[in-house]
This record gives sequence, structure tokens and C-alpha cells, in this order.
Amino acid sequence: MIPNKNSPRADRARVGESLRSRGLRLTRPRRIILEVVRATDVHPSVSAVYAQVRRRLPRVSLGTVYRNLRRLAAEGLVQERAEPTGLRVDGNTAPHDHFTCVSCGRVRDVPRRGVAPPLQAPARGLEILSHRVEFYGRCGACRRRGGPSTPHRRHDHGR
Amino acid sequence: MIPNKNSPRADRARVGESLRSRGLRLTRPRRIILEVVRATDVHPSVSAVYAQVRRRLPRVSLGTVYRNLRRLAAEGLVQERAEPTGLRVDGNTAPHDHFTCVSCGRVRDVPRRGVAPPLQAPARGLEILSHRVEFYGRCGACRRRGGPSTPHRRHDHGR
DNA sequence: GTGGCTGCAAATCATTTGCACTTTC
DNA sequence: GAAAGTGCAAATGATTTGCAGCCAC
Repeated sequence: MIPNKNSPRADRARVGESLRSRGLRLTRPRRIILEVVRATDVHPSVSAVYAQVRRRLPRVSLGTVYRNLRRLAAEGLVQERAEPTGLRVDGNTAPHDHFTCVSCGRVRDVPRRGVAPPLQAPARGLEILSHRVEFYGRCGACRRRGGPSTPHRRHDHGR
Repeated sequence: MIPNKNSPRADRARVGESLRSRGLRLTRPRRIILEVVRATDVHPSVSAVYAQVRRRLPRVSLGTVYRNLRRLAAEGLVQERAEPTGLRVDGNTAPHDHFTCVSCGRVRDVPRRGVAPPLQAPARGLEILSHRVEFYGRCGACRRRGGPSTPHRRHDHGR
């Protein structure tokens, strides 16, 4: 929801730098796609990204959006999230966890607490490189709106 | 991998009970689907489930498998997992976490440590009902096979 | 008996891909 | 100028759905 508070100019410079530093060609579609994804924290679907990008670049194709998101994810510049409804993108590269409201379905970032809680292996022989934590529950708004949980889409904690 | 160690007879009884207790009709396809999912911990894809069920009931349709998995998930008898490759099913209803090997791609259950570590809200105003933890790293076999990580499918921690 | 469930086939939706043309380096 | 990237359209794959008949209750 809360979009990036930095100036578009600064963002653009930072985005260009991110791309260049990974040896990615700085094309117009690519730059705009990354800017769009970084400017939000709502974990947009691919078509949402497409729609946004299109505003600035009416001739982009959906295929280009997919290709670039995949590439950007491979370079670690964004994270892909497979949700039951389809692929979504997370432009927040800082370590953080997620909270999904089972009532309205919205996903928001929450700070990761404890610097690196589960780094030791949860079972023998496993080498842990990273981990993710997903919380499920009801957000403030839905809780206030009262009543028992009214699942958004099946009470599906299974992405 | 390690299939259910209980006798098929006992499983069948338990499965029947699970279904009946939720007011679900005990149909042959439904019962077999649940048995199949419960008999493994490899988080099979839908078509893997389909293939297994088909062995015992050659005329089932893929549609029936989908419909039932969705229904069973809604009743909390299985968990659906959206992976980048498609829907997968987790028949383990006990609380547990997951480990995904970034090298071979296999997902295995790992015990949840600490009874209920993150029950307090990670941010104000949120009511936490449940949570999931996913670990990523390399499994014993892949580690032994040596060398630096060779991602299975893009080093995608994003399900 | 009848409502829920099924098999089948067709429909839908997301994602990927081939190719000729642009653009970046 | 060459390689990488793009737009477009068609292909692929996964999942859903309509419908007529079947089965559990």
C-alpha cells in the first residue's frame, strides 16, 4: 500500500544502477517494470504490473513483463510468490516476513523479528540457506469490522 | 518419501471417519483420493495424485481429483501448496514446517521446533491465527554430491 | 427418491515460446 | 554490427466448469 516515498528521480537512478550492476541491459520496459514493482508493497499480480507499466509504455507486451520478472527474480532484484491465484511479485528486497489476512485476502509485509532466528537446521543433514515465514490471521480493519472470520477464498493457508 | 506406516485397513477406517465427521459423502473416488494423499509425504502434484488414484480406480477424472482436493482442503483434511510448478498437496495434518532443497527441488517435512514460537503478532493490530515456515537450502544427498549450489529451477524462494 | 458427486469434454486462464524486428552496448 | 531484448500471436499447461447420468444417504 504505502508506495515508495523516494522521489521518482532517485528511484530511477537506483533502478538503473541495480540493473547495470548485474550486467542487465537497461531497456525501457525493463527499467519501468522494476520501477513499478519497487514502488509498491502490495505484491501485485503479473497483470497488475502489466497494467501499471502499460500506462507509461502502452506497447509493452505481457510476455515481456513475464520474461523480465523472471529475469529480475533470478538476479535477486525481486521475489516471485506463487499464490493460489497466480504469480505475484514482491519488490521488497529487505528481509521481512508476510502477513495474509484470511478475511480480505490482502498480504502485507511485516518486519522480521529476531535477526536470524532459525538458522540452525531443523533436522540433521540439512544446510539452511534461507527461510520464509508467513503469518495468517485477520488484519485490524477486518477485525474491527467484527464477526468471526469470513474466509476470503477457502481458508487456505497453503498458498 | 516415508509412506504411512499404518496398515491400509486402519487407514481406510480413519479416512472414512474423517470424511463422515465433516458431513462429506463417502464416495469411492473421494475416499481413495484422501487415502493416497495421506499415504505419502512428498507433497504430490495433482497429476501425481491422479496417477495414483487411477491405479485403483481407472475411470476417475482429473476434474474429480481437483474438486475433491479443493473440498478436502476446505475441510482442513489436506493442505494445498501453490508451488511455481503448480498445485501440490500436503496430507500431513500435524503441525510441521517444510524444507525445500534448492539443488534437487525436493520438499520434505521437518518437525516444528518450539511449540508455537511466533504466536504474538509481528505487528500491531494483527490477529495471528496460524503461520508457516519454509526453509530453503541443500539436503544431505545434494550436499554430499558436493560442489556449490546448482539451483533446480531458478533459485526461487518464492514458491 | 433426490441431491450430491462423478466422468467427460469443452472452456478458461495463466504462462511460455517462436519469430521477425528493434534497441542497447 | 552483434547480441540481447521486444512485440505479437500462437502454443502449451494447468485448472475450472456445464451437463447428463450415477450413487450414497
